[in-house]
Amino acid sequence: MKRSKEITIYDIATELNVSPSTVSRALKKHKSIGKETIKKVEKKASQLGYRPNVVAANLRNQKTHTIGVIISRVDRPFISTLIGGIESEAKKKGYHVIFAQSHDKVKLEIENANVLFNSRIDGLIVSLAMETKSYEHFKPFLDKEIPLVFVDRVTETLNTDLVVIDNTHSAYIATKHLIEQGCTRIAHFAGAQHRNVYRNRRTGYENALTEAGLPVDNSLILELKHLNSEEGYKAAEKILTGKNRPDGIFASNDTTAVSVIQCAKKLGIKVPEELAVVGFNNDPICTIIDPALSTIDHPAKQMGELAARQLLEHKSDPIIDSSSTIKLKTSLIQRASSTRKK
Amino acid sequence: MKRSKEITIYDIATELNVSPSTVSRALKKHKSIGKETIKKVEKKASQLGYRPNVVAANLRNQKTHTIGVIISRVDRPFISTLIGGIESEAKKKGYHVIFAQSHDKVKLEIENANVLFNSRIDGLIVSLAMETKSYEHFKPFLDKEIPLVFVDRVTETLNTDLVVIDNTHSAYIATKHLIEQGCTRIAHFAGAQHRNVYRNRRTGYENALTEAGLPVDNSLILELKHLNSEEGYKAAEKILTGKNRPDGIFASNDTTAVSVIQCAKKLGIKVPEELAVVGFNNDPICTIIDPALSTIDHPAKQMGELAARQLLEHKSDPIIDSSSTIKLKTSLIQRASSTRKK
DNA sequence: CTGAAAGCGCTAACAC
DNA sequence: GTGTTAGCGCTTTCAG
Repeated sequence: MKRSKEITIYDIATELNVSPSTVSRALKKHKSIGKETIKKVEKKASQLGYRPNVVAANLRNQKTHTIGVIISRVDRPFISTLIGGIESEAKKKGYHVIFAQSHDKVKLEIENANVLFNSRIDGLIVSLAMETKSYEHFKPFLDKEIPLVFVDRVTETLNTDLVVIDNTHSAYIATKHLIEQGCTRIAHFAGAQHRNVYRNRRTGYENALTEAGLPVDNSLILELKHLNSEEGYKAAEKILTGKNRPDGIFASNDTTAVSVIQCAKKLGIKVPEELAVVGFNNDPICTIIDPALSTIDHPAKQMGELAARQLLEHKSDPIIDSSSTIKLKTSLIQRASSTRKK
Repeated sequence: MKRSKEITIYDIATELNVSPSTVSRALKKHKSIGKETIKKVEKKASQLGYRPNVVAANLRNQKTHTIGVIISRVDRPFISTLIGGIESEAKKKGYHVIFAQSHDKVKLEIENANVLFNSRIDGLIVSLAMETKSYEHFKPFLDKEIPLVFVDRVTETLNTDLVVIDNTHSAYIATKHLIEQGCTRIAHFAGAQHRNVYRNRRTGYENALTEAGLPVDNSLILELKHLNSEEGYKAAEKILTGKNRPDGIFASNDTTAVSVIQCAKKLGIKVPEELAVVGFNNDPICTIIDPALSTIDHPAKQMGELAARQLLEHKSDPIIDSSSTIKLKTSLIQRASSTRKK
């Protein structure tokens, strides 16, 4: 059964007494090739067990039909859903997806960018590492005009396509909702402020307070480096056991919002009656925690699909030179954790 | 800034008045090249902005340094962790990872296998789609002796490397634990029985019952097609409202186990006092649900790393002709959902 | 220690 | 409608 030698178009050509180019064209159903010939070639090809050598074609065409994706880590609900969307869309268009994890480290992100650059991917989608503050490692892509799209955790300093949500507005509606539920002292778990997503969420939170005539109290704003559950729990403990406890919390992600609920339970603080909580992302855990967590619906899958589409269409349409930003709508999903009134 | 033309080793060679072969060797730090020359070449290369053309090297070397991964869908905790492990290990060894989702459909799995086969990946890791019952689409890999490793949802009919856990034993200890907690009527949520993982879990469950002198009651065994939360909730409702309600449930995954707890809460059945519950996987939701869900710790990341290692080492060591099975240990994680005694 | 030259397999411009 | 031919950029054998 084993075939030690790979069949090439030359083998087919020889057997059929035609030229390699004819075979090549026939295999692509080129219009200038007779139907007869096409049939003949196809038959012979499958008979000999031919498989096209994509690598050779890639070399010749200067195209790999592969896109790269650099993300923090794949085992997070938002990211895995995002990347799932990218894959679906890319496959539709005949592209492969290589992914690489930065584990939120700049060093790894740079390494990944370089490796992917050298592997001649046709485009790159990036959601930045938490740490990243400088963006030189993406310059080579711009210089060589390789399509580059940032998603969610983006930088605006680089003149590339962006796919984002309106973080400011999302945070605004989340906070406004808490206010409408009667909260007057609303705390905020903020993320690293050099990352636009977290900076904007903080802004939206402050906007809502200001609009409602509530003071922005810096002692109610905690900046968490990683926004993981340990950090979230500690922050919750701190703010819930301190004097002048808040009656509402808007957290920058669901993970820490869940920690808040768990901590409140432990401390005997009633959610939502004494403490209303809203998270961000709509991770699966939102409907598992009791009370269910109100949150902002983050359209991860759609963002992935759009990023891929943007990347591949921008690519084939060099007329669009200017960088475009796609900003997706989000909505508040109100659940028990913040529902005091009907 | 833009470079319209790519620099090749020929450009470097010309500038330096040496031959392309010397440049090629120097770039690889071949021992037969003088240190002087190597330095000169490296300097010129970076000065000209040279980047190696990996595609050309791939063609020449008949190797892509890329491995493919086919999984059901990436946005599941177990899968995303698995795939994260694969990527980490692959990167260490200088390999890229292309992933493709089957969405649990055979048709897509076949398509993915064919596409990846043609793209000349150096190896393939597969966790089978729920549906898959025939395995011809993997034959081409075997014929061409392209390393093939199955993980978790595997087939034993194909003489390839396998990375699995001991599902029978895991289910056995889970069920035994329920018995030790005093359960005498233990139900089981089984998965599709043509998938080895679910078949073995059922066997382990039955073994534990039999060993303890308890009857295997088929009315307590429900086979769920997809093991998603909707199915889980329905099954829970059915079995908890029927006559002769069970006092324990061992579910084949955490998703449905959580549904059981949620349903029990709604029905006013106390967990664990009236109904002890054990799941499988140790998904993040286990510690979010209240009471926390006892489960089997599934070493997803490690499985991914091992699968990648197995794939890449087997590859470079053709002496190992026989297919090997790596079976990982699991352990029971006991939490509140099944803790009646101390 | 270095160079010449062939070839990995495919494509497409240019002939006929 | 089909054939000839020249590469895509790299590696490596063989020769020196």
